[in-house]
Amino acid sequence: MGSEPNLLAVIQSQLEDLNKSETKVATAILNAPEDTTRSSIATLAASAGVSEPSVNRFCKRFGATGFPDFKLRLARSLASGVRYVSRAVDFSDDISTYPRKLFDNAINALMTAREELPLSDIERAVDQVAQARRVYFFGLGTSAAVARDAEHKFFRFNVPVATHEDPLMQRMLAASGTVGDLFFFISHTGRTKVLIETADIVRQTDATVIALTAAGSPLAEKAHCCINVKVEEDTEQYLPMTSRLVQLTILDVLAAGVTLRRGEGFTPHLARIKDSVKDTRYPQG
Amino acid sequence: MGSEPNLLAVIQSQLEDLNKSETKVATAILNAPEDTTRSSIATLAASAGVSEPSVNRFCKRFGATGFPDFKLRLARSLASGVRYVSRAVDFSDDISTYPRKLFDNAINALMTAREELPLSDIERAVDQVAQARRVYFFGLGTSAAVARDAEHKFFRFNVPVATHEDPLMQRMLAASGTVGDLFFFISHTGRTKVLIETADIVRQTDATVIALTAAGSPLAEKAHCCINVKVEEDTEQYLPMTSRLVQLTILDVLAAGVTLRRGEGFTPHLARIKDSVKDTRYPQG
DNA sequence: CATGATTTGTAATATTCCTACAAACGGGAT
DNA sequence: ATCCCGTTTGTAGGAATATTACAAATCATG
Repeated sequence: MGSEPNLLAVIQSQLEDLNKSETKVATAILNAPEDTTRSSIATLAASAGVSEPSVNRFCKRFGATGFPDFKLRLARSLASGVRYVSRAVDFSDDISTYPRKLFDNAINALMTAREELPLSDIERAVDQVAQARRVYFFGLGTSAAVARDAEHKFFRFNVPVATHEDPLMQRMLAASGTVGDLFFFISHTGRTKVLIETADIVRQTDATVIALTAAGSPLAEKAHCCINVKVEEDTEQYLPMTSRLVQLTILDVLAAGVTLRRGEGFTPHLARIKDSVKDTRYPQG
Repeated sequence: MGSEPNLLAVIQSQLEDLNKSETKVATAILNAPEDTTRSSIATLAASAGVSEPSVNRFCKRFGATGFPDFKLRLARSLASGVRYVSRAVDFSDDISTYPRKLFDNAINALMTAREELPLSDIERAVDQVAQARRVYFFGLGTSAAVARDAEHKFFRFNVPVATHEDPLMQRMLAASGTVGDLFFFISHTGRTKVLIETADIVRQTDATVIALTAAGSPLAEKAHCCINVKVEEDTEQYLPMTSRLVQLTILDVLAAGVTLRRGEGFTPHLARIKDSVKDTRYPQG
């Protein structure tokens, strides 16, 4: 279920390469995309000042089987939340534009990830976590916060969980790994040297390595099981934002998976943990 | 831009009140919503085992002007992220369903938040952070990880930033606040007693309190400026997942806002920070 | 079991869309 | 300039699709 790129964006980008009547159709659509989804081919042809077959040819040029199919795709693109192409925030943005852009990006990333979830890898990871005797979450920089979040989630499963931001601690613990120990590496790039070295150290033991990172990265190579996060993000220029959201959500998925694996009899245990913090809060008014 | 209710959800909810052939049509659609958007009225009628006018009547019953319009609405609903009605993961779920559900929830939360962004509060918060002499991010539990993430983001702006998970440290620092100090509280519920007490302590000083929390909560009351996160989430039963994603994204927005406030001349500074970690990574292959 | 209201299907009509073909256009060679 | 050929565009007829009007069937109710 490959998530198609935004149709409006595609039209926009190919605007140069279109011939006269196709350009007319394109601008008519870009000017009133919502209306287009509601109008007939005749209406659109009229408002663009071309003939019906021209509109039809235009639709086929963009991968649709015909006009109705095109309208459908257009409706999907419009509904999928993210409006036009421009995604990066720049200095011409103001309060009315940049918050939306950032949310658009976040939503986009999650939607893309949703369409390409590596289910079998996830399932294997759930197995591993559910069976582990001990779990370490290792990340550095931004990913350290993600690791911390994972710790908060997974300690509930009656498995000793630990997070360490200190690379030296990470290395020493890595070296101490044995059968049943699970080392869970989190990294956006999958290229952080010290983390990869640590993964290497684990591999010399009988412990297991799981990586939540970019596909094909050096870190991914080291893992027994790698959950690929493929997020197109210009990390060189900006901070990794959306990939972190995807990572967190995948960790949610893993936690849910383990809960399901534990079975219904496990819920009282989870409830007890919840209850334990109840008194720290003012009751809901 | 009023987001219409999800069409599939509406159909699902009215399933009881439908007559025989309408029920047939409804189930046919619910079983294969994607296919429905691609099929003709004749195809759908056949697969539902009813006549074409029955399908047409069904469409009109749900507010569409006819079958094509109905398909369009359906396509929009499908694209707009959330699939079915039931959102909570339960023990009947398996690998093919629960990951998607969780992603749906996450996307949904971000889309909802996007539509109700408290822009003026965000702007005020950006002002405060940009001008602060010192910024503390305080959160507990899951929100501690969010606070940690915020720290990673905001230290780049040449403002001393600190996070503390220890409530005692938080209290002592709160008491030491003076003009120019900014205490940024992050909490899902806004009802955590110790955090609220700490906010109280800050209010007795000349420092500023910003809260990223639920609207109308006790913590929100204490803040000079509160950014409301309104996420419908059953925190009693499940862990807060989606609210955390919204919080993180809002922090991204704030960081972007401060960057814009700093102006273009500030980018070299940000670039230097980026460059500093370059050597810790293997180059992109 | 008769009656009226509701539901459903049939068939004709109306709308929308697509295809084949022909006309117009535009660039390059003579 | 003008002829030719490839491309683009439009016209008109036909195919597919959807809608409407009406009649048959079903169902509940007295």
